[in-house]
Amino acid sequence: MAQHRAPEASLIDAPGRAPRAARTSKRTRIQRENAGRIMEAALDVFSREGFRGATIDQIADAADMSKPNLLYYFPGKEEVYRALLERLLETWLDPLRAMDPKGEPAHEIRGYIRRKLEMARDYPRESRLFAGEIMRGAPLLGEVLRGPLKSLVDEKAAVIEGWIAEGKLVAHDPRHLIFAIWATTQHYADFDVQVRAVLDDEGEGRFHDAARFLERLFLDGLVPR
Amino acid sequence: MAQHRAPEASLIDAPGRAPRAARTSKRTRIQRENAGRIMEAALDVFSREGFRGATIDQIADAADMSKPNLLYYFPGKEEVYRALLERLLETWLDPLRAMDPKGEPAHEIRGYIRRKLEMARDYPRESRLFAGEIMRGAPLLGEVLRGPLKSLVDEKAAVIEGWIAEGKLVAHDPRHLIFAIWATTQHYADFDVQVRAVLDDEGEGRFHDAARFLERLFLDGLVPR
DNA sequence: CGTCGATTTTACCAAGCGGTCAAGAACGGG
DNA sequence: CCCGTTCTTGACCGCTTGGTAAAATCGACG
Repeated sequence: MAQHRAPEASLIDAPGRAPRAARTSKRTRIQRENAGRIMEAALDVFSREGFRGATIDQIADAADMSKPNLLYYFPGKEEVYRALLERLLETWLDPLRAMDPKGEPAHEIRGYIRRKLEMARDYPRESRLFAGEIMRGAPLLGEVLRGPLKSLVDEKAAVIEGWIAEGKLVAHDPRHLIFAIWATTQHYADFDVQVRAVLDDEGEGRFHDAARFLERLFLDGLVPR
Repeated sequence: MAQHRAPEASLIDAPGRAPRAARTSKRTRIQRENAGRIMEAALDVFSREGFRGATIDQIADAADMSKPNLLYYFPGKEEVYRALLERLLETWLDPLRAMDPKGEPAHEIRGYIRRKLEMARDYPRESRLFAGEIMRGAPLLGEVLRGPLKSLVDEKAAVIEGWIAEGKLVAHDPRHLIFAIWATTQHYADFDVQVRAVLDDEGEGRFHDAARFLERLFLDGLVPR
């Protein structure tokens, strides 16, 4: 049942695009620097405006660069966006991957929550970029969700079910547990404005409070009595 | 400390716009029908593409209407978006408002979770519209967040703290508890594509499972032992 | 220092965008 | 069935957008 995969295939297949001319894999210093500045600027703009809402001009401005110059490094708007998603995917699932089947369940879950929350604190733009892509219906990430993401969740769900079978955790649907951890942690990145408005928080204290709250919420609910 | 409120003022002040001509408050049947079709179509487009990404042409097409005709009923793109947010706000906070200080804590929290989850199931586009507005930095809803929303959360946080003081609930930061309920329930609307990809769920069964999971997660973590 | 590829910029284009206008079509109360 | 009002439309406008062409400039290496 492998359907049309044409649109998103390159998210897995394509190598990082080099400037038109330099197909020879050698990257100059300037190429690396400028590609980096573009990605940084694009992350800012795409994460705020979404794919359609962002413009090449905005990105070029933010990268302190002329539009044609930007297009010298990337063949088009979509390729910049695609490159961002591709880079994001390299690390996005690491916190879940790091959940160790041989570890102590409560410790592993606490660690997962903490790592996810640190990502929300340190990479809020990446979180919003991902959220925006999903909310659009995941036109580029669809296959990734149904493929690698689902596989990883299935694998970790089995681990959690093992812990439940051992009596180490209260019986819960492990997939919904994973959703709940995703939702609560990413909330602090994606809905940052709302969180800050409610807490009228100036510093980063909310992340510390959130960590304490979430660890207790999940663990007290998960550890058998 | 009431700062600049010009940009978002009309979200509170302005009455629903009538067609240019008909400033006289009487609405004809056609006006009601067409305004409704526009709102419906706009909700579809804005919730998928975000404010900047959506175009009047898309909305007009979806409403089966010419662009100038749409602009006969609304003075511009932003006013359509604004009208949607305004209508949404009328009911968006109802589930939290309905949390009864005199009720049984566990029952009230379970009820709140259930109502929020029902909203995610029945009004996913509204949820995504709201999420998109917040993720952009809430340019139109900023004052609402810092004003009415914060007030309501403060009020209900006090209620929860009362329950804690009575020993009916484990001591938790009530604001983070509210965030957690928002996040976990809205997740099923905003990240619907991802949820369906992971569960490969065809029907609506995931909402039933989510309700069971969330009620147990929160309550087992909240009720003292 | 000269040369050749790498880089940057200026000028440009076609399509898409939000919005206007004036004229025509449909409606509904008398 | 008449006529003022409401509704609808095609043509159009100025600006923005994604993207291109080609010339000008830079810079590293012999």
